[in-house]
Amino acid sequence: MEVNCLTLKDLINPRQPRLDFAIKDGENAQKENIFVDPSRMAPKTPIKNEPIDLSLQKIFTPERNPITPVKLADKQAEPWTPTANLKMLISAASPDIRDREKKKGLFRPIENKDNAFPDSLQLDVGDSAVDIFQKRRPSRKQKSLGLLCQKFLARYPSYPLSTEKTTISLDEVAVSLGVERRRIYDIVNVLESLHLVSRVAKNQYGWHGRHSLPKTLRNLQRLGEKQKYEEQMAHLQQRELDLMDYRFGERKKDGYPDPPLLDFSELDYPSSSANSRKDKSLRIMSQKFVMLFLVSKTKIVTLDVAAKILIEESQDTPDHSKFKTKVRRLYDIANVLTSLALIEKVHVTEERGRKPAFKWIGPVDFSSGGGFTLEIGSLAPIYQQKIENNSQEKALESNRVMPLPSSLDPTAPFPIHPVDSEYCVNPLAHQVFSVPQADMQALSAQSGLNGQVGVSLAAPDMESLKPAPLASPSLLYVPATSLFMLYGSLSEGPAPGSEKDNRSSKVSAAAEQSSAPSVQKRLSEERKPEGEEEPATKRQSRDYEDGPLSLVMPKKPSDSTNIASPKTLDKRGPVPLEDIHLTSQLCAAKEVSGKTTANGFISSEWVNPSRSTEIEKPSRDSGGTKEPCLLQYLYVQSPAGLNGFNVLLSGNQTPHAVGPSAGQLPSLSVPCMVLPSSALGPFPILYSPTMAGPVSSAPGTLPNTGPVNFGLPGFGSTAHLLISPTAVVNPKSSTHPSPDPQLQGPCSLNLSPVMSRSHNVTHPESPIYGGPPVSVKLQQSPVPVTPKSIQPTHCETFFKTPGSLGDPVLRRESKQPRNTSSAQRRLEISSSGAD
DNA sequence: GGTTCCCGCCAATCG
DNA sequence: CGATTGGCGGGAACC
Repeated sequence: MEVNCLTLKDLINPRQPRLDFAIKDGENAQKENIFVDPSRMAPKTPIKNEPIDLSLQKIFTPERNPITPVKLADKQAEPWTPTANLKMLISAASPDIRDREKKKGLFRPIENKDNAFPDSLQLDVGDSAVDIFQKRRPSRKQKSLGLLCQKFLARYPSYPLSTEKTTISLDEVAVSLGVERRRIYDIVNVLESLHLVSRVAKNQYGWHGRHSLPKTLRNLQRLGEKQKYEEQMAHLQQRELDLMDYRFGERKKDGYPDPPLLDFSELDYPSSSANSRKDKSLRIMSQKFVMLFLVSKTKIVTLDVAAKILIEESQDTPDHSKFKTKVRRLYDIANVLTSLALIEKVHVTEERGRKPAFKWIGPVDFSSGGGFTLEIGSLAPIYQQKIENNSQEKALESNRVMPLPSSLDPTAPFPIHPVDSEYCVNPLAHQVFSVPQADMQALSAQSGLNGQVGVSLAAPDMESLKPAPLASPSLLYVPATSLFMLYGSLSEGPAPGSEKDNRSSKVSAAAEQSSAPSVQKRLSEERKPEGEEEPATKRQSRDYEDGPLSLVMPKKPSDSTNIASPKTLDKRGPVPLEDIHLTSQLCAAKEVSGKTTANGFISSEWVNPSRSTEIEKPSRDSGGTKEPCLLQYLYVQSPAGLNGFNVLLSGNQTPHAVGPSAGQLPSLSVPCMVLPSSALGPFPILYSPTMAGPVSSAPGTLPNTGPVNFGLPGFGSTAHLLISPTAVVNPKSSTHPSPDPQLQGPCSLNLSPVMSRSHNVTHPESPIYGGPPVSVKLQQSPVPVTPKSIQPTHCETFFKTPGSLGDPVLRRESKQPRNTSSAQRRLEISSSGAD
């Protein structure tokens, strides 16, 4: 029967079902839910009964997680039959039944890292209620807020068309998701803080999606800067204050400036002053929490630090209970943010031991206005398979074990922390989430334009683009298949002499961020800054963009991960560590590139050794030579939807040479070319930044500097692309174009910076939930430290997620212990060549 | 034994 | 004044 069929099928192909949902899911959802009788809901917590609605959910929900057969589980659990509704009602009526239902797996973990297999499988097995009961009692995890949030998010499109106005009925959702309304408030409050939803009326929220997320984040970042959260965090971390010990007054003693009070007006505060209740609201806390990430150089915020800051601001008395409560709330918020793929759980190891923390994995460059990255990169939130994560994690673990290169240590000011590279994040798998067809179509339509894609590259900042003398030339050879994004990071922004003080610049900060460690270049969901208004088509395209992208940044031999980077607090030396790392990584990337053909990779041609080294060795640090910068390229494969489209951007190269402005520009400011894949065809394209290149004009976008070329109509898809900033070719670097034709298929790309040992990988949209926490070791000290030691290992690995399309041919990495999820595969690349 | 965080009481607010 | 929101923290699952 249907049920059975679904089960099997689903297991096998979990994803299929989803195509359409995106488009209308919102509506459907509502409709679907309609049957639920609101009246039934008792005022208080009536809802508890939950109908089992997953079934409903499945309808609309597309699963984002390709890999895990999640949905299936639901289905299995609930065979949907025509009588489903009835069933629900019944269950609602009878708690017992309800429970039983739950146990069955109503709540299956969408992505637990734990198992590859969902409970569902098991479900079938045990028939008796008892068995079921025992076997699958709904574990606590299955009822987690994060999971619930994923379900919630799955109901609505990340980037709804402007035309569709989706309203969310709390009651319906609660019923649909089988939870009490109270829980929905938790989710909605956080989403509201990011403006993904807004309350329209009693019991009604409007769904906005992620369209304005970049803008929101930018604002929060700005506020965070005003608040000097960064300083506060640094301070707190440094001192490792124990909560108990912590006295508010102390920080001043330390010279820590008072944080200016927030300008509440910018936040959602209803009224500026202390609204007792409002001030403590989850919404405000959520915004502040996000701000902390946005201003953090490391992009990692420990819960205790966040809690302390929040307590201080709220002016609560710093007692321990408050702290505990705050932390509890932060977990709630974090779970939602995790589901949104904005943060992920990690652990930081400090002297005191391991501390829970979260790392920002959301977009970081929105500040620059870099539109294009944003757009291109917008990724949908993805849910990941935990499995992979686990494996990765394990891998990490193993890595840890390994001795770190001594070299690293030097960097760290504090020997205390052995630096390891730990920061690995889940490798993500990113999921591909299905793109609504509509979106796809739209996308294709765009591409069809011949290239004129509306990618907006330009950021306002573009001026900076000035074609600086790019430093070293590099040449890249890229296979044609997918989308490429190349951008140069700024090699560092700091122009000579520029010092970044904390404040010195937001800009710099921004720049740094962008370049930041994580590589973050996740092209994430950002969209253009301003133009939210775009026609639907564009939006769709964006959604499209959500597709996974992958970025790989190999680390350079030595440094690595930096993620944890040291908080070098702002002031530090001229060279931002992160940038450096990045570059170095990039370098490595190229090596990789050859192998990686499949997904994307970044490569920078040359790296300055010196710089990289610097990182590792502080001593050198300033020495930075001016070596030119490295170019950094990001190669992104096009997500499935993008199929035909390739984007090539070249990083900017300007390193120091460039004026300050350059620094400001984050990666975006680079000349770029966007080509439809078709364009790439058989012909190799050679692009050199310096040269005007085949520029065609990108409409509107870039200033002259960045040539953007959309579409070259004629080319066959197969061609390879050769890019060189300056025109030099580097044999080594040149990645072999191993263009696997097959590769094309893969839709999902992840950006994953990989650190060598540590395997740092970040995925943009991460998996949301479930990924195992990564551990990072942070140094508290402000000193720039380089945490990770990355070995100069030559192998780089990155994960790929098989997109919905096929998965490319990748090599699996042998190293990893188990990584394996079929879903993801990791490639290992040996960097040997590069070196 | 620490971490994570579900659950739901109950108060502040809203309509 | 009942319903809606949502702060709060006990305590249990989880690791």
